[in-house]
Amino acid sequence: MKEDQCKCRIIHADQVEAARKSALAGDEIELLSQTFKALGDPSRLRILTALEKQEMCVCDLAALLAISESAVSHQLRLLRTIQLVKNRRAGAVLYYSLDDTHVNVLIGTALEHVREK
Amino acid sequence: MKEDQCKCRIIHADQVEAARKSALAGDEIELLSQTFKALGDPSRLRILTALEKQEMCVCDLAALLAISESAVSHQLRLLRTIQLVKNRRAGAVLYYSLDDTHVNVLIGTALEHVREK
DNA sequence: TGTGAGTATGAGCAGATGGTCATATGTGCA
DNA sequence: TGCACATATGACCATCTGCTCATACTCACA
Repeated sequence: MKEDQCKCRIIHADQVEAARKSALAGDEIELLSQTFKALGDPSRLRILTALEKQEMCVCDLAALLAISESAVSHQLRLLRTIQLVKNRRAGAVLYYSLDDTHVNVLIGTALEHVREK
Repeated sequence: MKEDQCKCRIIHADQVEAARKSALAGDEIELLSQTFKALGDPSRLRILTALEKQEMCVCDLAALLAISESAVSHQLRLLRTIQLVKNRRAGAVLYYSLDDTHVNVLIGTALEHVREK
């Protein structure tokens, strides 16, 4: 019977074992992937690179990206939940800015990468 | 006619203009997003973190991730096209490794971020 | 030169994603 | 308080994504 034998062929059991030991926890992998996924969209990237220079409000970002304010708001909400951006209220308008400097490093490093290739 | 008037409300025209001037080019944004998108998937992240420690072949990676070798091969192909990994042939088996050190920095920085939050 | 192990590739499908539209919420001001 | 501006939210839809399955390719070796 085919089912009787493990269908996972392994060439270097020691390497697999070592990798398994040093692997990141599942929830950390999940958080990491959420973070990178947030960065993996042109609209959100353009928002974040704009916020690197200055804080901006929703409608100005919408004008900059040439998409609806609703779309920008949706994206900002996503970026806020994973704490890449934060906001400050001034009357009726909300000013968004980067939450910490990790974003700058991430984008800068990735930019180095794509420019070298 | 609605079409006659600009429906893009702008509060700070100067800020929008400044952001537009310092914005990255469209093709660079595209490359950046492709890179981050590649990192924004649990399977690919686990592959990359495994390869940080040692080069590995397809079937060992499949065993480590507990997914099919076909799925791993598909992901490696994607990672190879954006030059995040490279491979070396030894007979019939292909050993994959990280293409450069940017990946380490990216994952390390993102890990710092999620651990602080 | 078959044959099998290791890997790559293409088609196809379920689920995720990013946008629009309509609507709701919150704020300052007449 | 009523209204207009700024933003948020929910429903919905077209597209994209990541996997499986089937098949093809590549290499070492008998």
